Amino acid sequence: MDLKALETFVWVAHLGGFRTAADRLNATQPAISARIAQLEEDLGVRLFDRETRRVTLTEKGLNLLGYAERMLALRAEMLQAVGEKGAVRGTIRLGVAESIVHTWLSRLVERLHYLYPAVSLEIEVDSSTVMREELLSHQLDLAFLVGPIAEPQLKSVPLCSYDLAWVASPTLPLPPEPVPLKDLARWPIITFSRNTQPFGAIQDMFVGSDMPAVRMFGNSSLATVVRMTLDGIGVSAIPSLVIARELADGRLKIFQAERPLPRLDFVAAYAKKPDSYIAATIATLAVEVAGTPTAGLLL
Amino acid sequence: MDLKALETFVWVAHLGGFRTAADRLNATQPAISARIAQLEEDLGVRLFDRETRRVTLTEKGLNLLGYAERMLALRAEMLQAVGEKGAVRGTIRLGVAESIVHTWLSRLVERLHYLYPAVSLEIEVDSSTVMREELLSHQLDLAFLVGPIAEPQLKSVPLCSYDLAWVASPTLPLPPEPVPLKDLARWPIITFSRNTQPFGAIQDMFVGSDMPAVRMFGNSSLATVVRMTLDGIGVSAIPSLVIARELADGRLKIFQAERPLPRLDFVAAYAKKPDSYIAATIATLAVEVAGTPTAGLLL
DNA sequence: TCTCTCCATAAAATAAATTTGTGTCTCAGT
DNA sequence: ACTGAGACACAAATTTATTTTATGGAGAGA
Repeated sequence: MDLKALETFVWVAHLGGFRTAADRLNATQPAISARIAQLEEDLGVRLFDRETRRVTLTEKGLNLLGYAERMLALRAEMLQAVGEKGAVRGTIRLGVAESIVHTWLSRLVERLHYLYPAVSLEIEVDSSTVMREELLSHQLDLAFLVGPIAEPQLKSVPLCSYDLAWVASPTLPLPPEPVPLKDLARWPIITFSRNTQPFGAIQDMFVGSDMPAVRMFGNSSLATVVRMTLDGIGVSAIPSLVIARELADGRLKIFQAERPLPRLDFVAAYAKKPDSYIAATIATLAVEVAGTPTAGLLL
Repeated sequence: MDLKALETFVWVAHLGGFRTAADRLNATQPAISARIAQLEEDLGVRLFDRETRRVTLTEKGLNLLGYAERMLALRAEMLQAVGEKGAVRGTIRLGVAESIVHTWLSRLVERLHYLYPAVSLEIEVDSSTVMREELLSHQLDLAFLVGPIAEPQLKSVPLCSYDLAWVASPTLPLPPEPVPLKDLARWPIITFSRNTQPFGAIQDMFVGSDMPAVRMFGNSSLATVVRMTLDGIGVSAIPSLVIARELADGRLKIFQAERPLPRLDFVAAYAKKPDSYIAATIATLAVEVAGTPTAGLLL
C-alpha cells in the first residue's frame, strides 16, 4: 500500500483513464494498470468500473479518493515542514499565456530552479480559454492566464496587469490621432487569436450598423503578430511591454485610437485540490516575480 | 518516500535502535539502515544522531515523527474504512497473562483469525509487571494483564475479573475452615511468581511480629503450580477458573482461610499511539470474548 | 464491418530492496 | 590496557518488485 499507488489512483480518478494518467505520470499504461490492480488487491475491493471509453470510480473508490488526497496532502505538508527545499520534488504542468513568456516567465523559472531545484516544469503555451479547460480537467496543475477566474473549483491570485496598446509601424500612413475607428478599419487588425478576450473586445468595437467591416487577423503567436506589424501588414493590439525593444528603437510606435483598449489582468490559477502545495508555492513565487518592476523588460 | 520507510522510522524512533526495530519488523539491521538512509536522503535532513549505544531523534526527526504517525494513522483508518476485513494486515505482538491463556485466549485467537485473517499474532506469556514495561518500551503492542494501569501513556479497558481461591489437594490435612493464617503457614504457599500482585498480597498477610514465617513458592508457570498442588506439596492461591476440571473431579478443593484473597482484575492495555488501530480492535474483540459467560471453561 | 481507443495480460528487461558477510567504533568489565 | 559484546555502516550478491515491450480483446463510432 504504497504512496505511489495512491498518487496513481488519484490521477486516474481525476483524469478518468489509465492512459491519460500514464501520460501525466510519465509512465506506461501497463504500469498504471499494475499499480491500480495492486491497490485493488491489497484492499480487496474494486476501485474503478472499467467502462468502454472511460473508467469511473466505484463507491468504494470514491470513498478512498478522500483518504488518498488527504494522504498526499499530508505528505506534501510533511516535505515542506521537515525536508530541506531540495526535498520538494515533482513535475508541475504549467500553462502560460504568451505575453508572460515574453515578459517575466524566464525569471520565474530561474528563481524556481534556484529555490526548489528538484521541481521540474512542463510548460505549455496556449490561450487562456484552452488553459482554463485544461485546469478544470487536471491536465494542467497551474496556469498564468487572463482573469478573472469565475470557476469555484479553481483558486486564483492576481499576478500583473498589462495595458494593451494600438501599435503600428511608423511607415503606416495613419491619420492624426486619435484615429477614428472607421480609419482604423482600413487595415487588418492583428492581435491574439480568436476565442481570446482582446479579440472579442476589438470585434465588439466594430459592431453597429454604421461601422465598417473590419478584417481581423487572429494569431496564436505573439512573435508573429509583432513580425507582421513590423512588416506593415496592419495595425495590432498587443501589450506594450512585449514590444519594449521595438518601441525604443523606433521600429514600432504606439498610437491612440478613438476607442481605448482594455487592460489584461493576469492571474495564477490552480485546482483546489488538497495536494496543490507545489502549485500554490509556485503561484506565490510568480506573484513576487511578476510584481517586481523590472518584470517589464523584454528578455 | 515510502510508507514503509516512515513506518520503519517510527519504530526506530520508539525503540531507540536499528537492531531492535529490525527485530520488530522482521527484517535485518542493514535493511533498516538502508530505509532510514533513504529517508534521510530524500528529505535532505539527518533524522537520527547515531550515538554509541543508541540512536536519538534530531530536532528534524522529532518534527517528522508527528507527521509520520499521523500518516500511519491515516493509512490504518483508510484500510478500516474502504478495505475489506482481509485488508487489515499486520503482526501484533501480544503479551498475555497465563491465567488468560488457560481461559479464553484460544477463543480470541480463533475469532480474530476468522474476522481478520491477515492479522497475525506473536504471543508472549509473561508476568504483568514485565509486560507493563514492555508495553511502555513498545516491545509489545497489546497485553492482557492484571490492572489497574496507572501509566498515562497506556490505554486500558477492563476485560474480566477472576477470583483467587485458596486451593489444596483433598489429601492435605487441613484444619477446619476458615483456616487460620498460622496453620496455613505450615505448608508452602504456591502461587504466581515474585513481583506479581497476588504474591505480594499474600506476603503482606504474613507481615507482623506475631505472624509465622511463611514459605512461598513463586512459580511462573500456572501449570506447574497446579501440578505441585495436586502433588500435595502445599496450598496454592490461584484463580479458581483455571482449575475447573480438577475441582469437578475432586482432585483439588477450594477452602476458606482466615483472610480472603484479592480478586484479579484483568485489562487489555496498549500504547496510546496514533497507529494503534489494530491493537484497539483486538482489545475490543477481547472484551467481547472475555465477557462471554462460557469464557470460564477450561480449554 | 472496420477501425480506433482503451485496458488487460504475458514475458522480458530493469530497477530496487534485502540478505549475507564484514568492518569499525565505543563502552563495560576484567 | 585489553578484550568482548553490542550497535551501526558498508559492499557484493541475491532475491523481489516494477516497468517496459509486445500483443490481444472488447466496445463505440464511422
